[in-house]
Amino acid sequence: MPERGDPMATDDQEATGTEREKTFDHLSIEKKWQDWWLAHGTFRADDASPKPKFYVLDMFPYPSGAGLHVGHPEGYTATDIVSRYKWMCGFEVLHPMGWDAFGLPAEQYALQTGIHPEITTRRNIDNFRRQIRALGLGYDWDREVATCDPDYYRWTQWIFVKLFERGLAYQADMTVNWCPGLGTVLADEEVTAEGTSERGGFPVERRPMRQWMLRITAYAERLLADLDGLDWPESIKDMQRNWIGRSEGAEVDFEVEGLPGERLRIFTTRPDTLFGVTYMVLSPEHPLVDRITTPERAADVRSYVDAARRKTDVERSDATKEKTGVATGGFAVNPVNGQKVPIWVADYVLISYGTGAIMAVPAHDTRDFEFATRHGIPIVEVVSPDGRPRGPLPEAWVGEGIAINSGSYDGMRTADFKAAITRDLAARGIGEAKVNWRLRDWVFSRQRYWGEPFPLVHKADGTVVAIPEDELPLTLPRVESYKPAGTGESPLANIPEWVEYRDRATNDMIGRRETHTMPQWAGSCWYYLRYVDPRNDRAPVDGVKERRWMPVDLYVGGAEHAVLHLLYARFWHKFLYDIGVVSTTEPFRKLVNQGLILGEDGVKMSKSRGNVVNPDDVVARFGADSMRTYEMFMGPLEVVKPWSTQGIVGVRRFLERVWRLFQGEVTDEPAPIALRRALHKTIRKVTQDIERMRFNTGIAQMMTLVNEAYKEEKRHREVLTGLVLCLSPFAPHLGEELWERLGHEPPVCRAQWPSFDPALVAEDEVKVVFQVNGKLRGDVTVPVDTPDDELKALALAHENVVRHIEGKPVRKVIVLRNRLVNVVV
RNA sequence: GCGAGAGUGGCGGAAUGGGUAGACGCGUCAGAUUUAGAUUCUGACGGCUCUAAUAGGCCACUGUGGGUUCGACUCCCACCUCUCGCACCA
Repeated sequence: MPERGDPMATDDQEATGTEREKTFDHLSIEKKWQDWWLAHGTFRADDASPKPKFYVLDMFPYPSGAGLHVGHPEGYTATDIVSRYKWMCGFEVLHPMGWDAFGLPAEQYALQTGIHPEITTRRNIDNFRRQIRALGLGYDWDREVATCDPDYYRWTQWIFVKLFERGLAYQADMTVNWCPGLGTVLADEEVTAEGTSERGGFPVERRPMRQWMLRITAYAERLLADLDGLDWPESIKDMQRNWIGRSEGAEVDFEVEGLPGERLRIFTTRPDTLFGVTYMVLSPEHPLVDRITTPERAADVRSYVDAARRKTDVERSDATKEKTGVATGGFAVNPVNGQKVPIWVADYVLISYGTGAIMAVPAHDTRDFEFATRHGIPIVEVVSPDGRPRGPLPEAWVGEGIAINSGSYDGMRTADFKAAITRDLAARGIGEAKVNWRLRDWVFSRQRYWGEPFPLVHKADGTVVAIPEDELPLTLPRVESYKPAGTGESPLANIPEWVEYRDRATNDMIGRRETHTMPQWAGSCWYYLRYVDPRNDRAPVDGVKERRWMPVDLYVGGAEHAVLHLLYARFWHKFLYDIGVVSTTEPFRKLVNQGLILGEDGVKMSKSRGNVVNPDDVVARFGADSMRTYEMFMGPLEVVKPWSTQGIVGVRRFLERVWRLFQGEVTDEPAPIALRRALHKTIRKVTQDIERMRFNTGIAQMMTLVNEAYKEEKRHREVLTGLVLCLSPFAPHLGEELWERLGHEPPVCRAQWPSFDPALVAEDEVKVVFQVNGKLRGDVTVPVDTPDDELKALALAHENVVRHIEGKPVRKVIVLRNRLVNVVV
């Protein structure tokens, strides 16, 4: 790629003389205005400003070693356009940027090179900041935060302590993927389908290990209910609803034969199918498995349970595989009809949902049907769409209908039956209505180095206490080696002087510090609050400032965070609301997801495919303004779309045309009416399109205006002024430069947004089209609001219309004022 | 399997409280300018047809097949394809 200037011309097209510049030198213009904005603090948000606030937020990036890719500037440009527009409309805009700086890649790199993650992270942040500035993005850099900064994570730890104090953080033994070969715990994505580690190919086993958990389930109801009031894409809200997974049903107790007093409790959403139960299933981890199993079945059951334990989550949750299971030899008694049904153990039942045991109704559940068919278990039909039995079923009927084979309940509709039997079971003390959630508590610890340390101490007596608030932040110690300890603990466990927690006065040993660290999600759960008050050393955020800026008015980022980050952040926000730190129940009022930018070949950009476009190269060759405007012109923001180098050439060409329009003499004469109309339509369109975030059509309208302007001999000041104001949020460097050259005081991004004259936008003449039987047969240009009967007369007199209706009787004439006349024959 | 969304020229995409389909840009071709190339400017780019030419006319067309309507890219039904998310949650 060429290193400088003019991306179109090949050589010798030197710009000479300020009046005759045929092209603009983006490198010098960009540097000039980026320095200017920085020197003037243009994008600093004033907490005390009397103007109404507008808070625009980007999902902050993980500063990877690879630097920015072209996907980042897409969302950032969109928010930058909105920010500049809102400033121009008179808002005080908060538009900050920061770094999601803890995380695995830096630690992995440290493992390979021995360079401390802090050093590489700082280096990467500097590079990201440079790249973001080079795009002319207007951020308030005074509010920059990094989650790995002790002044920041002090408050992440503080929030954790509050969660801990209120019983929302607890320890539990969770089954995890443990890889002895690597000496570490692995995430599900790091384990292959064969049950080996992706790196190294070592065997991975399932092992229960102590983990810190956050009780997000305590907020399930509110997290679900409050989605309704959010201006978010419906698809994202649906994904969160599915993830939370509220499910209404009943828990029912079954007696176990031979174990008097013991009850097997199950959860079902279909208590109306109780008469169709033909077997029961326990999950392999269910505590009753051993006691229910008969001696002659013990060997089979034990080997099945052992095999299930060895499987990874990925293997066990593969719904397409055949359903396995073994009979325990034990029986349960159906409480509605006293029937004995066999109890099986099968790994298609999960210990982590409901009670870890189910009643199986093969006639009306696809999974039970599949299992029963495979193991020769009877199938009893108890629901029918029309109340008549249908004989042997080819597959499970999971719909609702009318009860059959259900004793005195026969003939009831599903919904009524559910209510009735739940009530009857409750009256007998063997059941109750129950709501279950798919959402699980959040595994909040990682056995890693590069994350926030837990501010907790395990005392000798087994209790766990938080360290005093004045000892925060609890900083990460420097380590020699980043290798995991090999015991499933983090590298921190290898540093005795850090782990041993002693009384500050007496030096007596009090206990041992927690050596796990927090997951990467922790820091991103509340960063949007810290921007509001980034240097506060007494609280995570000051209450007055919080009420000044929150909630976030517009949040833009990738859809890959649809569930995890956005759900975790909502959870923490609600908790902070409960303890009085924030004043709103939801953090993000409006959410927009930008679509992925694919490579020029139409597939996802990746190093291995060699289709990655580097923003540095694009900015150097075409300029930041071209890059920004092109990314917005590619198509709707939310849509996935391929990069096109030809496309950016076209946008650069447009900006050159704008540039040349400003060369030479500018007249103060009023523009011809047609051009003035075009200008006002453009102002209207661009204003609406920024509000709707449909930037592509706004840019198209500006292109149309420029094409119109070129048809005139003269350059009219009013047109140039309006154009540069509209264009400036998209191409801010060019905007500032042209604004200054028009003789205005910079910066253009604080000028007033132009308004349009409704009288000029309204047409005084319209083209009305004539149809015969819906087919276009002619048109006429008439003054607006020409009366219907006049239009009808014109249509019926039109030569071509007459030709098409001749000989046929006119049945009906439909007249739509200012639009069309349709003659039906 | 379940849930959500999308199918429009050679390409990216416009237009949906039903009313001129293809704005704007890319690309291709031709012409003007230029020593030449690049840049810039003008025009053409579904098929057929009329005319000396201009203007004009006819037909087809928004994934497929039906339906509603004077009129459907837009609404309804069925199907096909693609993308994304979840994936044994009882």
